[in-house]
Amino acid sequence: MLLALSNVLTDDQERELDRRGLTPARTHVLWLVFHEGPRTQAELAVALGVSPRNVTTLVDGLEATGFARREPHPHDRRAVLVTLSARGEEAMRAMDAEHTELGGQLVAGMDDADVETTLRGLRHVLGRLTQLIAEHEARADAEGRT
Amino acid sequence: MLLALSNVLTDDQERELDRRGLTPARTHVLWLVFHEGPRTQAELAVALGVSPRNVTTLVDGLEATGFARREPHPHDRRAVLVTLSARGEEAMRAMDAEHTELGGQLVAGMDDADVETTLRGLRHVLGRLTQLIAEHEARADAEGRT
DNA sequence: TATTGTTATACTCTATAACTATA
DNA sequence: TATAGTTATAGAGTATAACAATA
Repeated sequence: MLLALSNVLTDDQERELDRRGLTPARTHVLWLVFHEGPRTQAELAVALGVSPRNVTTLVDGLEATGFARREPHPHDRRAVLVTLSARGEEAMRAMDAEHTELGGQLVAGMDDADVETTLRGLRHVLGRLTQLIAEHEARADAEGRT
Repeated sequence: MLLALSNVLTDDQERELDRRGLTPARTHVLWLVFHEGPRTQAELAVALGVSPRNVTTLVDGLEATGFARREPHPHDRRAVLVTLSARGEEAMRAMDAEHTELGGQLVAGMDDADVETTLRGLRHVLGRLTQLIAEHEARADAEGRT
């Protein structure tokens, strides 16, 4: 239907992440664990929408660069819990702070009423988009079953 | 600064593109040629923000699946012009029509004044974002030169 | 000397399939 | 039998470096 909206990072920002060993996909893992707490790899696979095999590689990378650790699951000896290291926590706190600052800068110069209306409009459009995608997938599902 | 906003395509839509041999990156090439006319690979590399080497592979794929052709450049025997085939034209016209339809569906149910304010807010935010990125890159450039 | 596009090579992100250890 | 994670393999997208043909 559409072109991919590739990426919100500037080249400089990508280079900066690379320099620290933090690729976009690994950053996404870190982000999830930071905001939702330690998770098993199977849970991360579902949350990221990727295969469990893929999570293995991503967590390997995060361990090698010291951003995360694998810890034994307390009740299930098959599973591991992906946990942030001090370095990983620090990186995610910095990223959170940048997001907050960016949000403020983006609406600088708009009056409160306009910010409010814009957000309301955006929520409406996102709601419609979600609905349209759900309808599309239901249709595709029904056709697949026929 | 942020997580990549990976992708606007649903899984179904990606599968549909794959089925026809149209991957996201190849679609982006097609899209550019459709909207801006035949281009050399060097020009496409700049427009896409990728390396010339990468464009070689993408155009190879588009030729193999019959969406585009390489044609000799009229004034420069080193260069080729990437041109859409009839199949490529058709695919891009269909995509354009879907975009137009989607745009209408997204604002369905909003009154005209709200659509207008939302768009104005979005333009403001995009302008600020562009400005902030430019400032960031100018700073990074200045530091790199020091 | 600079530019266009290619061959050679490598890394990230993704997938499926087969396997091991555990539940 | 089902689940968690791994090894094996493959394909798309990206990069740099070296090279040929042409400007």
